[in-house]
Amino acid sequence: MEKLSVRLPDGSEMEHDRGTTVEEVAYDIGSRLGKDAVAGKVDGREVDLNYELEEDSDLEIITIDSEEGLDIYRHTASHIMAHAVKRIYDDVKLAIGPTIEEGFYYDLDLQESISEDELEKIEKEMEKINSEDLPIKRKELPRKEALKLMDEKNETYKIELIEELEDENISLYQQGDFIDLCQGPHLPSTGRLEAFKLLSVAGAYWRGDENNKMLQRIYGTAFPDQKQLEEYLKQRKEAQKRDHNKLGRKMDLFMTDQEVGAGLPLLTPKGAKVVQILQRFVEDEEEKRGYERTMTPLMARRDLYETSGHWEHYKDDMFVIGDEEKGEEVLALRPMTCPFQFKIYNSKIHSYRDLPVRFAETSTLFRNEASGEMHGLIRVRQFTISEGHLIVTPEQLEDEFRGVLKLINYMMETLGIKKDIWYRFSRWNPDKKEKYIDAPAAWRDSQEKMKNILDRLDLDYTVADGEAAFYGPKLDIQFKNVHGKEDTIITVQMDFALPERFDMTYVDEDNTEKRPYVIHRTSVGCYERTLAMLIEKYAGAFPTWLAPRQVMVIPISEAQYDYARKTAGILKSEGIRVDIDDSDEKLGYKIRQAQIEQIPYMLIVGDNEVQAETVSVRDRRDGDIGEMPLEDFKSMIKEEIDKKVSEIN
RNA sequence: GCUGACGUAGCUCAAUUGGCAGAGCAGCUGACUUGUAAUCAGCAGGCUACCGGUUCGAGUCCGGUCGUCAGCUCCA
Repeated sequence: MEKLSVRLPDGSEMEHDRGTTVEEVAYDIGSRLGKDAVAGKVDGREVDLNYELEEDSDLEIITIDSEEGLDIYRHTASHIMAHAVKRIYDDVKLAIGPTIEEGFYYDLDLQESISEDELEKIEKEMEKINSEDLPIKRKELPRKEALKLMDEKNETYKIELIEELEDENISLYQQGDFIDLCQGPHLPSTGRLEAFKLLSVAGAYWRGDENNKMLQRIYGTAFPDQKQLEEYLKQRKEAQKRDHNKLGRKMDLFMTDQEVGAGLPLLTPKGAKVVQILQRFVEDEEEKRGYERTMTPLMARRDLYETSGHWEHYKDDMFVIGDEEKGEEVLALRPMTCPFQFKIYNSKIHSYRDLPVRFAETSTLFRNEASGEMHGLIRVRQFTISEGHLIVTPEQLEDEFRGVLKLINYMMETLGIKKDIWYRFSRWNPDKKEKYIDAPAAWRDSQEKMKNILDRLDLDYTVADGEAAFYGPKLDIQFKNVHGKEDTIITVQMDFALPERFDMTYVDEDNTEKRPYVIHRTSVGCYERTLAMLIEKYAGAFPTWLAPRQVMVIPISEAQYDYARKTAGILKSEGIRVDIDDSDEKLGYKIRQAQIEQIPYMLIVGDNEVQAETVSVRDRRDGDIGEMPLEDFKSMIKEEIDKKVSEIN
């Protein structure tokens, strides 16, 4: 038998017979590795475990505990799911079935609509396919034959996909009578899947385009073993308990009302308090950093939006008032603050010495979101944002951009969310002409400028094409809600277009008029969304400085009411948000109420405390932390509030 | 806007094939005066989201509207 040499990632070399499979090599290295192997990488190319080595090569074994390995494993799960659906329903056409961060999905086109109750049935069929342990085989067919095969199977979506591939040979994977277009690699047989679960069904447009047919998407996940799957499901359930949309209502932070309308949350006193604290903090901080405050109208004539380009690129998202056909004046509620602050800038002639001009406004905006898009406090039709615009000379652009980022980072650190966010560089999509101002050269130039700044800042960021504002590229700060859905919380935008449209100028040293740059930015983004994020981050247990109620004084009986009032009065005079629970209940009950409300501190006062002029302090997390003089408690909580301590103990 | 699920007391949820709308918590009243996560008793609470239809009879079946949830599209 002819031999060949296999070089492993650690540099060592092994000798094997020609035709040895990747899996055999893995077992030869170690039985544990053989068991954990899901695929291999031969000379950097991913291959199946049953791939036969034909020549000397570099080999890496991909194991289930790597991200790559889990991905391959889940991809096989998605094939098994599609196979099961094909067995159960008639006329199923396959679209795409990729893996995602926490599992996989498959988009399918079928007449019948699959309801969530039917997932169990599909799971059962998957189990059957699993126990049949069908071998999964890779096949390569010439384009023509692959197209012919898919045509015979009436897989119109696959045909579309193959037609876009440039490869001579098309790779397919087959298990039993199920065959799918796929790059692979895959597990060697359907029996290798250990633990999986289908999670939900939803509609999804073919190729993500709303003009295309809506397909049925089934979401599922798979894990190397049952224990890990159960752990994941448990975590998922736990995370959903933090859902701001449930918790925020339960904790009486906000409400909605059918008669008021969708996407129009009402902040109740406690929620409004948190937002007020945030706003004051942001406004004070902006002032310290050289921002000037404006207050501008919530609506304007159509003409203003025609100048800004909103009328052309953003009209569908605006609330327009007044019917032109009836000869009425046409106004629109503002979706952004920029045009208004630009008007203020333009009301004067500016010297280069005036720049940078930094305008800030706690600004309420209106956007006519489509009906299915509203979500709790995260996606609403009216929101208030820590808006700001910096008008700068080209030379100042980078420094000011850095200054904005510094402010933003300070905000995120203070809110304790620095570790929960990531940066996204959002660029335009040249193909979507209607979405963006048509100025390709300016787009490329400003994106280049932004990229250079980001790279010089050594910022770790992802890139998203088609996520820019209509007037310029953005640096978005993203977070994930409890459902794993990504949203923008803060944004910094570079604008080359609106200074032009508004003919904004400054007079430079050489006495010529020049065009400034504009940076649009938010400090914490919109307060509603920020509140939602904080609810989920802290599971309702806000840091003391943000807590709508910071202290609850709990007298044990009526005998201590006077002392309780005195205690509360002293704290209140220090600006601490304190209440007394003088309900006719037992101590345990009152503590429970305060615990549920996540009030940071409970001060229990009985006869002992009255005698000693002390309070017994109960921390919402650590429980009873002992008796202390009121003065001591006062300075302790004041320090915590002043330092805006946000860490979870 | 699209796909699917859903809407019963303030909240969480029951109500058999269409046959008298019910419980716990919260609320109110009273008793209890309490030492670190739920004291007991009584009372009250409803045009079953809204509008229309089928039926002797609709919370339940059908149609529409509004709203909610998950996803898609869109987005701060």
